[in-house]
Amino acid sequence: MLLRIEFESDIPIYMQIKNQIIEGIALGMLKEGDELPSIRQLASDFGINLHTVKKAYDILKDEGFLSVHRRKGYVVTKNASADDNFIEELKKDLQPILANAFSRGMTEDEILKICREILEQFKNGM
Amino acid sequence: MLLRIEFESDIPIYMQIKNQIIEGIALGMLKEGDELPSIRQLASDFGINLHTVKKAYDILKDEGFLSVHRRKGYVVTKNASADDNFIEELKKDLQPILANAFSRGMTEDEILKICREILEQFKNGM
Amino acid sequence: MLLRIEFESDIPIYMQIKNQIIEGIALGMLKEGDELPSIRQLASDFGINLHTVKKAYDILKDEGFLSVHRRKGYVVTKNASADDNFIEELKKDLQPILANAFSRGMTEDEILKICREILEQFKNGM
Amino acid sequence: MLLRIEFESDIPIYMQIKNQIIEGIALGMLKEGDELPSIRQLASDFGINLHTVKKAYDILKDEGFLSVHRRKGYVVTKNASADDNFIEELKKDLQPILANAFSRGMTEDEILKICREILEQFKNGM
DNA sequence: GTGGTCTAGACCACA
DNA sequence: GTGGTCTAGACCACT
Repeated sequence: MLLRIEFESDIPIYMQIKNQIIEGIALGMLKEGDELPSIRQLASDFGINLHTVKKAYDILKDEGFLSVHRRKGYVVTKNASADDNFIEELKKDLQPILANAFSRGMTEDEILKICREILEQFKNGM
Repeated sequence: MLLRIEFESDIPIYMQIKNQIIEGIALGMLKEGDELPSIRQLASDFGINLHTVKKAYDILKDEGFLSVHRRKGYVVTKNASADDNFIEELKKDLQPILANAFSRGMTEDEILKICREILEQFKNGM
Repeated sequence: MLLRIEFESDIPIYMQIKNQIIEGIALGMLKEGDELPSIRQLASDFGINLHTVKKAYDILKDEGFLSVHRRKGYVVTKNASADDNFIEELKKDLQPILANAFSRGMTEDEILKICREILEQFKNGM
Repeated sequence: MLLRIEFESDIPIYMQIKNQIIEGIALGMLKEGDELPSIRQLASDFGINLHTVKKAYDILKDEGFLSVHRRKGYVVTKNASADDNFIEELKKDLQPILANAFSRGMTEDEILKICREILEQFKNGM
């Protein structure tokens, strides 16, 4: 599981970490029980602040993707579920993105094809 | 075309305006040539600052959704196209969102169904 | 001599008129002594304000490209010369434009080729 | 890298900053990776408002000359390319300027000489 | 009336 | 410390 941080992205670093860990889980590269690098480890690897890593980990813990073991540190747990709340958020997140694509002339099929391609990656990783 | 601003949202106001105008275009509520409310008009309608509105309008202008007519003010112009750059951005935007949904146990079909529902709205508006 | 006004350009209309008349002279489409359409005529043709046209004409008069005849209205006169002042202005105008092209990786030859193409038009028109 | 702002100029301050930074890149005084003074720093140095500086920086970011590093602030990144769009803009920008010079009696050679002189500066800076 | 620019301040998120 | 957002106001250019 390799993280790639883009310091010149407009996405905050903690969010990049969070996103990539979730993607790692989706891709099957991170499985239930896997231990994550320690906060210190990851922070020093990338030359970033401890707080930044901790923030990412804590959010993932709150969402149910990670839990803290006294010894192992942060480990993957798949407690996150797609409840109604999440579905609602999902729609809100997708709406402007899909609207943008559609307004630029992409057809429903073209857009769905891209979604499918992304999801295919995840299915193959399982 | 009605805008709704959520002041408690963590999405910046200018971004909410931007997104809703793009959605308006996607939904067919805003058509090429339509004049938007003037910066000051919209700002005063919502009790927000004119710079906030201008920022939203200017981004849309840069992206090709709006242009500034010297008499009419900002008008809808669909110059935005889905070039390779945009497709790349689109994938980057969708990736973490879809990964999140998938990691929470949603199936490909469930996720695509939601995408399809959103896109259906847009197709009906045309 | 055909004028084309772009209401959605960020160049003021009076400036567009001014520029196109100068280009008309450069291209040989407007020759010394030619009468321009009256202010009223041109304004009504394009549905623009009298002041806008007058402003363009007056600037051209100040710069020596036009003069006013009691009967004929504005006529082309080539009194404008390239004095040191103008050369200085010319350099100041060109500097940022050429810097931009160069910074984007265009070579000297590529840039000069474009300049030459534009100037060629003018020479052919004489 | 020294900036000079002319407060009496009719060129907007943000545009002067933008142009001079591009010229700095063209002249080789600003190289890829160089950090620019912070928005607030530059603003206070010149006694201007931070929004004015930010506007200049943001335009340069949009055009690909700068990017925002989450620690270093704005840094030079030469992502700006001379695509067809830019070439088109370039011609539109040059056309009226060269027409003006030509209409004032300057010859093709005289005009090209000035262009060449400007470009020579840039080549030497590399 | 429209948008364009600029100022002087504020508060926040991020690292 | 950095940039990001937002406010409240001003003056100007253009039409």
